[in-house]
Amino acid sequence: MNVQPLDSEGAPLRIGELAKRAGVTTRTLRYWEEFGLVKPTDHLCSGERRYLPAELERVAHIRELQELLGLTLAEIRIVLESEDAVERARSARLAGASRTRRLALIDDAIEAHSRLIERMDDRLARIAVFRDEWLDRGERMRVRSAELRSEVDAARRDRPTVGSPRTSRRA
Amino acid sequence: MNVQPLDSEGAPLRIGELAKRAGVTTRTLRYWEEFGLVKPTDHLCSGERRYLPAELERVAHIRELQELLGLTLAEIRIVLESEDAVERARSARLAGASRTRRLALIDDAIEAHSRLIERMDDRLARIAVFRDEWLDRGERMRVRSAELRSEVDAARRDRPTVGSPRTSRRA
DNA sequence: GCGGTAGTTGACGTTAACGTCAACTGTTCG
DNA sequence: CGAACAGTTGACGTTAACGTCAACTACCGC
Repeated sequence: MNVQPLDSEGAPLRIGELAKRAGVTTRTLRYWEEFGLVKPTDHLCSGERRYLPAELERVAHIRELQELLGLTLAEIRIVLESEDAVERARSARLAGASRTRRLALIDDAIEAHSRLIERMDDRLARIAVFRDEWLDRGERMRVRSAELRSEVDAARRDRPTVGSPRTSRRA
Repeated sequence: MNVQPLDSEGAPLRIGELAKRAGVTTRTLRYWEEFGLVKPTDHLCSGERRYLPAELERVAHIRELQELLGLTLAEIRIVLESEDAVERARSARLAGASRTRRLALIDDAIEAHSRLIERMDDRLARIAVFRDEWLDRGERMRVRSAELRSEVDAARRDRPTVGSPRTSRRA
């Protein structure tokens, strides 16, 4: 969530760094990797994971899909896969895949993409409705509060409060 | 979610009815009750739960808080409690509570209420941002798709496709 | 060369929010 | 009157998404 840019150079990140900057734990990153959501650019000979700084966005992205849209990791994987389709189409071109094949890849991505947009729109609409209902609940409460407050004030004027130090008690 | 009005009279509902109409399971209702989120108007002598039809809205309400805002049941309880404060203030009046006390109840409710609104607004804003980013991702994909498609078509015109029956092969 | 820090895998623990099942009770209907 | 059906409590099972811990390795500064 709290993605700090700090140094946006291409220096590969260790898992701890990535985790800290992305605001997740290392455990989460490994879990997500196991799940196929993120992938270190290389497992060093020592077995150590290294990540491109670009992964930072991806991680934040995943969290948004999770928290904002309430997607499960499995659903997120699908989204990401279709998202990657564009990238795959690009590398497919380099690999010499037919235009028709690349087109299919991209169209799939577009398909999945618009389903996601629909989901967002649905959420937006429903939250908005919900919010509006609540706004006028709040309005009614505020009105009632004001009424009561004026009643209280009136009563206070009739029989002045005892708690005030200015109200001399020794008459 | 799919709250059917059907008969909105005051006939008390059995748990199965309420569950079906609110689109939840009976288990969920009992669980929520255990949690203090819903409460049957009376446990019949037989131990059977009866609900006012009004509970239907409450149940739907809870689901919205859960799914749309991602609140936990514990958080929802807090929200509901403060929401009930208005109702409690009303009955407090009947019970002869002081206006000051009732005012405090309502103001608490207003407080909690505006925190909830903030949360909704935050969500709305973040989803909206997210959505917009994705809209132009989609735009770029669509452009790329169109490019590819025209390339494919061009190629098809150069070397007509074999699959079409109309394309006479005997030249 | 050694303590401290950061990384690895593997295994088991945890929490929320229910699902499921068993054993029992009460109502209704042919 | 008996089977079907809806309800009850209580207990245990389940799933997702991690947390936590152990045992081990690798580098780094002194």
